Amino acid sequence: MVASSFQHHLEPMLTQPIPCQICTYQSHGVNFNVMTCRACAAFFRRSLVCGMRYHCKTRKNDCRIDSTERHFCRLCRFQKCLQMGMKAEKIQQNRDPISSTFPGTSTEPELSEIVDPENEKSYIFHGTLYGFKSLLAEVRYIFSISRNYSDSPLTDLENGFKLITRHQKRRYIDIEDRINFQNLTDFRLGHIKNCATWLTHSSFFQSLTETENLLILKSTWHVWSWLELLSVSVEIFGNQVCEEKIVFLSEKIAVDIVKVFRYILKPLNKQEKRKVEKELNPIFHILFDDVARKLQNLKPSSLEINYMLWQLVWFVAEKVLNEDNLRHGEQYTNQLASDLHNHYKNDLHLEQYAQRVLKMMAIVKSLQKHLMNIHKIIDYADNFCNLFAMK
Amino acid sequence: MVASSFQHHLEPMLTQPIPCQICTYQSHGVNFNVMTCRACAAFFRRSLVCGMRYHCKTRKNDCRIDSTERHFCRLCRFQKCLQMGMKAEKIQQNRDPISSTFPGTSTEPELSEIVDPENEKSYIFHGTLYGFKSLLAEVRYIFSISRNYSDSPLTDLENGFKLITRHQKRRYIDIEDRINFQNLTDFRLGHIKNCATWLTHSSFFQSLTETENLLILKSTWHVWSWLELLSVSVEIFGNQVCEEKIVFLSEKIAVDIVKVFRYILKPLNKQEKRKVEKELNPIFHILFDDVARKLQNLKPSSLEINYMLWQLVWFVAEKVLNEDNLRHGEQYTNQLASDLHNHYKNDLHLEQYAQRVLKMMAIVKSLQKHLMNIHKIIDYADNFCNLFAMK
DNA sequence: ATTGGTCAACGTTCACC
DNA sequence: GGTGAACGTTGACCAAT
Ligand SMILES: [Zn+2]
Ligand SMILES: [Zn+2]
Ligand SMILES: [Zn+2]
Ligand SMILES: [Zn+2]
Repeated sequence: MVASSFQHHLEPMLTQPIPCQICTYQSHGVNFNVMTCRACAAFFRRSLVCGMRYHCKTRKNDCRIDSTERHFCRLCRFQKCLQMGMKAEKIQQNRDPISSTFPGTSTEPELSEIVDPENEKSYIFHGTLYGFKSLLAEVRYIFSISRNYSDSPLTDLENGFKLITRHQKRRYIDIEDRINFQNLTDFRLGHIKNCATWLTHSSFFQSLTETENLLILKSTWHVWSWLELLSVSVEIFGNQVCEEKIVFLSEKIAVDIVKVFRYILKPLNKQEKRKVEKELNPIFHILFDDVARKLQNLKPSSLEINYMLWQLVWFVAEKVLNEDNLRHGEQYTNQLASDLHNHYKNDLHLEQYAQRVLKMMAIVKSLQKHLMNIHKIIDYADNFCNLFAMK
Repeated sequence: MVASSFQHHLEPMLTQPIPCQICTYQSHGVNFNVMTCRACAAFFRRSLVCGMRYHCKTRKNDCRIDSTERHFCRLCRFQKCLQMGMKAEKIQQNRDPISSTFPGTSTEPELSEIVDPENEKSYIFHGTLYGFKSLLAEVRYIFSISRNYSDSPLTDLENGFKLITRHQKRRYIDIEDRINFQNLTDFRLGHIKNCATWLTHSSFFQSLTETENLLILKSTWHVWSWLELLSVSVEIFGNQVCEEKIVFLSEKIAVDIVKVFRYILKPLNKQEKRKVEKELNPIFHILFDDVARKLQNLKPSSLEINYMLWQLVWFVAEKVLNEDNLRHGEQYTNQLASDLHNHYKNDLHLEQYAQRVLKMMAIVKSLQKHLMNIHKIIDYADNFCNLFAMK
């Protein structure tokens, strides 16, 4: 026994496996203190656990044990085990059987729990796919709400923004490292509805057809939400946004987004994880190192934020509208610029605002430039949303 | 030659006198909020991370846990962990930092591709969550279609079955090893709609309120679909269903479901993969080794399949209906049995059909028994459906 | 001082003779 | 009823935080 473990440590070049000390067959590591094969280990264990009593076949107690004659005499095989130093103390007792793991009765949900219509955690149709609520219906309802439009379209947009903006003070907010899956979905639905609500405060948007409205909402809500979330986050968390990547995901929840994604990517394998991170990193870079930093530097007013949000929407909208609507849209966009001019002149008493406008356009451009990357990620994510759908 | 004393080979007892609060062995500091040994800490962590489900060995839930009987019952060991105050929140989920790999020079899709309303693969709202189509609306439409009911309810059901059944011949069918994610979702939506369509061919079902209809559909479509798919698959593929796990997923697509899942689980890491497979295997066992084999043996007629399908529905429905509807439902179910009797007597000229009925009930029972397990899986799967929703 | 990851070394199961 | 290949579980050890 000493010799065998000695050899094991001294012979790293050894290509031939160390033989079983009992039967000379290829061994499988140390078992019960001796290098043995699995068969001899199992034999030794059974002999003791079952309290077997053996008799020598030849009555001489010296039968040869090797790989071809392993079964010839049990007594001599067991005695060789003891002689080679196998130890009964190493045998454990009374383990819980594997079969008690699954399935069983103690943790199963009751059928009544499953079919109870009042049960919120009802096991079926719990996922988004089979949720009977229709997002379309909710969005249509939002679009149908009539708004009053003043002669200052930018102020109208700001009113919409106020409807959906968060008003927390810094000290009341918890920063989460993990959020559960259902919450993530709810946040996204909230973002879409917020974007829809804000858009209805544009008189131009309301003048379009429902088809056009939906198309614009579909194409812009994602990037719109990021600018909205980042601007509010920077206002409240300041430097922490770009430095620690702390950001709001909803009215009441702020997260450390790096930790959240680390948690989300956990179940993936290494290869897949790297693939996703490769897509994710440039987006994080743009959102936090670029956009958030510029917002932190600019400290935009509420009207400026709304102006930027519209620029984001218009960048996409102008590519899908017909000529007639395009003209109206340009008029509307120009009027927003005029409102902004008045804001600088009358509210802020700024004559030299060119630099602020340039900074705003830089922010919009950063987000626009990576609109495409964001959509690619969404596309990939959708694949995963349906990953387990067959079960 | 009989083993007399068993000793545990734990770390040698040292100086500290404070025992593990779980197993009374020498503790190793505070682990997950409780003074425990390292073994109990590892056990607690594994139980949660791997999603283990235990069952009491003695079924009394009060097994003693100490250093000599630590392994005796895993349920009671785990319960004692919880009782002593060990906290799941303390388990960290990831330590590997997001690798700061260089952003890949990814090819960006054209904007026109993204906002083109005609583009089927439109990048936004492509997933199920943001699909603007409402499943509820489609199901309601199906429920609203009026049917003519004959004096043989079982024949009515069979007519519904014919509407949705596949009619391929063996030689025209491709067996796929992989299917894309969007298809999986479409299949599931198809299954729900098929089940809804079939249910409307029951005069009793049509007499219920919409709320009751939806509840029954929600609770039964999944297990209903599996019986429907399996019975059609067995009819066409015969032995291949239980032996190679070849099964239809839709009218035109048959898959090798083991290979499909192997492909689907590929991006997951080892631990997560094992966790999912552990949940999946007993379901595959029931569906293919048990149900499919019994179907292969029985070779049920079309009317018999419809009778079994209703039994599945009724098993759930009878638990959620009020007393009045319950009586009507029982009448309806009895009439189906009577139709089946006539089918045996007049169509098949069978007087001794007791054995066939017993076999049918065995199939229904197998599916019923594992209804709960299937729902548990769906619940787990839903978590994954929303996994990547933030991106 | 606690936690997670790893893997040798145990235990259990189950065709197979 | 014994055998042993295959697979599940445990916990000592070490790295990470
Ligand atoms: Zn051996
Ligand atoms: Zn002998
Ligand atoms: Zn312990
Ligand atoms: Zn117990």
